[in-house]
Amino acid sequence: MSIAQVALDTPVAQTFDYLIPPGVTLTEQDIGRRVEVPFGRRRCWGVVVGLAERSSLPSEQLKCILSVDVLTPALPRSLLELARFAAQYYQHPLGAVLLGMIPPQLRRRAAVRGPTPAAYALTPAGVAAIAHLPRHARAQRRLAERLAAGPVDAAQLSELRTPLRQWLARGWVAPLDAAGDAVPAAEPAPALNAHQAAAVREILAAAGRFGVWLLHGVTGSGKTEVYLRLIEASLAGGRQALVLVPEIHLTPQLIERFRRRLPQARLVSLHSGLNAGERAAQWRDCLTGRADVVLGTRLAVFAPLERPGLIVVDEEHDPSYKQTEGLRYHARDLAIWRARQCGVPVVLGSATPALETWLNAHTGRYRRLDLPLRAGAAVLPQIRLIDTRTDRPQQGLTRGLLTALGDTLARGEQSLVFINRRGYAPTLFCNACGHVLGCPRCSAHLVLHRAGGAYRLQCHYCGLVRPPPPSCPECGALDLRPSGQGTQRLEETLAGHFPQARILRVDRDSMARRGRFEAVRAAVHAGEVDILVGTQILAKGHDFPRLTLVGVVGADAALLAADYRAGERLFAQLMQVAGRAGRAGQPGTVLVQTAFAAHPLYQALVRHDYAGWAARALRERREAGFPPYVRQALLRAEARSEEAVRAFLQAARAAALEGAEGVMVFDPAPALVARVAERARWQLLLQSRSRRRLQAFLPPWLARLRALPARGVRWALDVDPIAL
DNA sequence: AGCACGCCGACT
DNA sequence: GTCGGCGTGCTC
Repeated sequence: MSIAQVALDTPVAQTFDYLIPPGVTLTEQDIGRRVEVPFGRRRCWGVVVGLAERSSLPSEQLKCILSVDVLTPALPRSLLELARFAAQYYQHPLGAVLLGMIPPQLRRRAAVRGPTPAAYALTPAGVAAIAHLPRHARAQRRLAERLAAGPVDAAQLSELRTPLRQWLARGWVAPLDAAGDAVPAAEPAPALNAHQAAAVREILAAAGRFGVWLLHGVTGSGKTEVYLRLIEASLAGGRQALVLVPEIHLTPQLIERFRRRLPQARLVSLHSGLNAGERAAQWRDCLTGRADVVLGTRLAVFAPLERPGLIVVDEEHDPSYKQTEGLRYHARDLAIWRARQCGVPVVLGSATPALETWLNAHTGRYRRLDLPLRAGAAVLPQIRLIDTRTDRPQQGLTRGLLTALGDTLARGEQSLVFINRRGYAPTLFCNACGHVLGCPRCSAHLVLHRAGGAYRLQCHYCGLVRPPPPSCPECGALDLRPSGQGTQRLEETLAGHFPQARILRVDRDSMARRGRFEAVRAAVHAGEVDILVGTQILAKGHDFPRLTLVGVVGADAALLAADYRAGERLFAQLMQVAGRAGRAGQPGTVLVQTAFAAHPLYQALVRHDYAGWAARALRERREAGFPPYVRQALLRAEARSEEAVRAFLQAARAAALEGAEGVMVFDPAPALVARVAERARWQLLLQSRSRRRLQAFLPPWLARLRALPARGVRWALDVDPIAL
């Protein structure tokens, strides 16, 4: 073989042929290896995806490979196949897909670093030193506390955001030999209830072969314990396990739990919160086979594993599994594809499965396993609705919710007030003329934020920040007022009602600094917080044992949203946040403020009736001809001028109408936010009852789109969009 | 994506 | 007369 086909990180959907220089031998084993090549005027790192005797180009037009990265093992063949599938399914260039799977640090240069130590432990000097840490050195004290409990593995350290490097330099901490004898004894596995045992039994009975199981269980029903048993079995068989979670903040506590239960396993976490070095190191540990269990967010679905034995997608319904730019993949769907290709079981866990998943479970494509009970003594929280038409909210809070908060406070228990709006107030408006302050660059309202004592207006789409004007820009009146509630304003109002309470706000703004979330978790666990106010960051998977009351404010907004998936998201979110209430033997209460108490969504919620709600939602989807009964692709386009985008999409539509058999082509429509940062955004929806038909239609259509005059239009195709 | 080439406005 | 704006086109 004298020609190597190399995938490069370009938007061009082809591979490039290179000559293999004399003295270099590449065999089938080297497919998947990284090579450096000359490309135009620059040098790039790419991946060998094939070898050939000859090229379709004359050899004088071919250049030579410059170097081969022999330090990094070749990417597993199965990963190359996954890349090929994703490239074809999502209509994205193979090179971009493949290089996108590699950590940024390794995308542009040769490998240099060796493997990271498996774990670190305190040295005798360290043991002496941690006794005298100053009170204010909080990060160091956290690290000390962790290390005092036993060795800490590399994955956890990166989660803890610790001053490890300094400690290594001071000789307080040393790498523990991989064979380390200081490995702690495994925490005993709790007994399974009958449903958990049945679930484990059924999946294990498949003997490691492909199958999709939907593990349908409410919060606290013990899904994680089922995962752990399956992971143990996979490890015992010498295979690796891949576990996907929807959110970065969930990885530390899960890693910790896995470490306690599987102390002999090498755990690796992969997510975008890691710095470049950490991420490259963890990725290398996957590739070299050092990792036994990989836990991560959606990007971990591309972890380079040679011998996977199990894939778990926790909270499989979560929208964060869908990537919304670049390669717009859905990690759950790719996880299923990967499991099929590797011939291993995949377990989808959720209390509120995606309707796609629920339908597949009904038609028998997936097997459903129910965990109807809460594990241990915990019972389901009681969900009640507070009718805001009779109990009128003051500053967003009803009497009913305030009373419950006061009672909970008096009992010394914790509460959570959930509102999915960050900032102080969603809008600032003129009380004289009704004008609402909008972003000058976007078709969106400016959101009022509070920074220290001062107010700022902020655009959540383009990032614009400006001080609030002294008077109305429309009529000049000096009567601008905040309207509606955000986390900051709610925090302020609650502080007014409960001056003695310790209130903590948790949203994207307050969690900006790395490691903040771990501190919040610790504070809540230590009982240093009485009332949490927060957005959906707080809704997911966290176990707060002293929390017995959850209040939900402003949920109705989602009910009125234009997006047909808004209901599905709201139901999942409310069930999830409800799951925060009352886990450890204490019954929990959930109070939802709403003006639509009779709405079927809320009625189903009160009964904890996911199945009933899902059946109804699926019926509506079928009648309306929406997913999961049809497949969609959305062409998103944006440009400086609206005319240019519309003209482009009209041309795209015209091109689509020819040969669009079985594919419905809608009219171009403005995006939900029609202008962002001075750019007009429009979209064109395509739909088909058959995934195969849509897939066959897309490549030739895209080829024609690429030939269209661009005229400053940026566009991208979103296959299986989850938000229109 | 980069990085070229390529034609039209305000500057030492 | 040049510096530089970003439109179009190519990269084995």
